[in-house]
Amino acid sequence: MSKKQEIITIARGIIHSKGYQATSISDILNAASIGKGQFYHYFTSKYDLGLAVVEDLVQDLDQQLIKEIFQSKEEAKKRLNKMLDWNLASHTETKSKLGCAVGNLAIEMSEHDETFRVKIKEFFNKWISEVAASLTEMVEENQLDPTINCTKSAQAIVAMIEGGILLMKNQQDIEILATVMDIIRKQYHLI
Amino acid sequence: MSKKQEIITIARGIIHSKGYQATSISDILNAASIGKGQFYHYFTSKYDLGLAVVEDLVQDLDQQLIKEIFQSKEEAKKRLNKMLDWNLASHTETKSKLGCAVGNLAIEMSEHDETFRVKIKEFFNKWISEVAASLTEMVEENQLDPTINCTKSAQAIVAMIEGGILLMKNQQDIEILATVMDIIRKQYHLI
Amino acid sequence: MSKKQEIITIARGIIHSKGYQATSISDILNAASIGKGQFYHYFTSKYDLGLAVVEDLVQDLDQQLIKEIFQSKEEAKKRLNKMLDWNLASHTETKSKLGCAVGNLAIEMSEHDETFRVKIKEFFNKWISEVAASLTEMVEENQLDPTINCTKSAQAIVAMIEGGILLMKNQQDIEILATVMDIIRKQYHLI
Amino acid sequence: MSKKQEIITIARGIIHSKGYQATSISDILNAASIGKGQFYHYFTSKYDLGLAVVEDLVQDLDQQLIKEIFQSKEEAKKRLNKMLDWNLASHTETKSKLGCAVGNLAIEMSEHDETFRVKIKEFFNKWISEVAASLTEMVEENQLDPTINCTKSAQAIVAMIEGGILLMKNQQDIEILATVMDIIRKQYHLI
DNA sequence: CATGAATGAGTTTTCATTCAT
DNA sequence: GATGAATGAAAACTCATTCAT
Repeated sequence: MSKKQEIITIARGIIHSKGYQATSISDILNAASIGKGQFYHYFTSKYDLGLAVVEDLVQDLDQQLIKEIFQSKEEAKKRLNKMLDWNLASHTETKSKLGCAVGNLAIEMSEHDETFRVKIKEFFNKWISEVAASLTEMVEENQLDPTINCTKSAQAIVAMIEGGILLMKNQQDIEILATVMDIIRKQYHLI
Repeated sequence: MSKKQEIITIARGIIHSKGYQATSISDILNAASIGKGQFYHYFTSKYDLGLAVVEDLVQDLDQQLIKEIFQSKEEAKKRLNKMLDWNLASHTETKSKLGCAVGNLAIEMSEHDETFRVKIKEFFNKWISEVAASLTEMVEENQLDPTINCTKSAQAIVAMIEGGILLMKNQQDIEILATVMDIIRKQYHLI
Repeated sequence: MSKKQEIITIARGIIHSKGYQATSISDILNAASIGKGQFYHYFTSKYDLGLAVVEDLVQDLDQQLIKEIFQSKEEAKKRLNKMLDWNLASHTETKSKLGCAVGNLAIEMSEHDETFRVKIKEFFNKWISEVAASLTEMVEENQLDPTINCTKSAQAIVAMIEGGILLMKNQQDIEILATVMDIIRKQYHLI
Repeated sequence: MSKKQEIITIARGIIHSKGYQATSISDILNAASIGKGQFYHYFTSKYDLGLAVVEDLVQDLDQQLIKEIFQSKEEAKKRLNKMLDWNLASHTETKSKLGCAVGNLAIEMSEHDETFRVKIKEFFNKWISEVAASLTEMVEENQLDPTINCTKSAQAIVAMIEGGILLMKNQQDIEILATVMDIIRKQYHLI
């Protein structure tokens, strides 16, 4: 892993935990054991690093969520189930405090900065459209009521997950996310 | 309105828009046209103001959402519909950027500070339990499938709303929240 | 006791403990349970209060040390002994931390402000000259070696007491002052 | 000299003159012609600097007073005389206003802060014990009355010097310190 | 590439003082 | 006389960024 990538990875962890604005360059320097010069060699500014972090994050999610889960050869129902499992698994007991890395940034940065906002928006759009595609597939396979609006339902599912993570973070209790996942599974016949 | 309340109200607006940490005392001073000394005459610290803001916010929501909507004499179905209407109305086109005042703070502060976290948690708990009570009432009146778990469903509803607001904020599009509300109405026979 | 005197007395205690500069008007207002308006009714400024405090202090010492001890009808030897006793008694175990009220101000303010400096200087001069007079009397009564220089010895005695209090304050141990007093008594045949 | 040491040295001078609390970071910044950032690059806080200043001060005194004078090969009488000379020389006419750097801090900080207090206390203890050792040596060499208590006398000598400096500072007159030194020399047969 | 010294604008906070009531 | 709201200068401290080495 290149030094630059190493810095991004470390910064991602800190930003996930403290938020972008509350994370100082020094926090990153200390955690990465590097000097100022090296940081500014790789990044032109804190903002530049922030963007790199979102890109790295979105790319990771793209790989794990979109490519490995949604674009796998599994059938739609299984894909949706895996997506829920993966989401739940991302928030283990110890990390339940941190919340969703993208969701946090969505809230912190959306009004603050267009570039951040759009990058995050694109990820959510991809996620929603993959969920919608899977739902459509389920409808086609007669596993789901054909009168539902798949796109809208996909938005609702992603909203529920993000809202569930928000509540989980606030209550410091992973149970609430599991509950939300259960409800989704029941409502969309994923069991 | 007392000067202190005036400062809180102004600060609430700014914090809703920029977040607690990104809001500087100077932002508030300028918006309220007061001097530093006056601010510290009413509040011992920025943190003290932050707490006052959350309390004010939670109290307002308690009045508007819990007391005026849930504890009104309307029947359960109507109450839930009103709650959804009220939520949607809170995010007009112009304010769609800001997101949920409590939700934003939940994400920004939950890991950072216990006092903030607990105050917000208590509000969410109240909200969820009122939704659960309304759902129970609907079940009793045979308006809803009796096999559903009302508490869990209430959590899912609140999660969906908060998640919907999060997506709306990120997409800068109020439509997504309206969509989520529709789905809730359909799923819980509120139409 | 007038309100003004009450404020002075309270301020004296706080200044003795924290020093003049480190004492804030608020400290005094809180301790005296009065408002800003009342304070500025009696004093034109913090400096004005400071001066009043030194004057009050010096006047008290003048009464207790100069008038009641040195200008009593006792014989010189007894007067000097009483002076030492009184000094020691002023620094009980609990107050050994505070040091000498005048000495502290002498160090804190002498370079800072001429008015303070001169007021304190006058007190020390009075003290020294009274000690000198007592020593002279002892010499005349053949209780002391006639070759000593009474004025210089008086300076040395006051220096020893003030230095002893300084060390006592720093060591937080009243013993050291008692030791110094003993030495003085032996050196000047006061036992 | 390193920049850090340079800042300490400059700060020592200012603190000697104004006291720790009355010295502002800006005072130091201006005197040293550096920016805030640089200051906080070397010190974590004003307190941190304060501690560094006391340590630097105590170390200097340790070198000049303890090592170079008391631990020299001279005989006891000469050592004590040198100590008095050195003390007097430290307070030239121009600097007579400032008083004793350690003594000032002893009075300003002893009640305020334990760490300062203890560092200063240790210096005074060292000084006292060296004086005591020298007196003991003089007693052994029959230059001094064997019935005196050397430790107590050492305390008295240091007290006299510190008290003399206090009076000198307050009277703005170096003469008084010279007088005190004379008295010490006579009392302990140092002439 | 890398270090960390240096800059300076901005942040939170304190506090003596004034002023309207 | 008395209250405490209001002012504003200055304090301690933070932090992104630049620059000499």
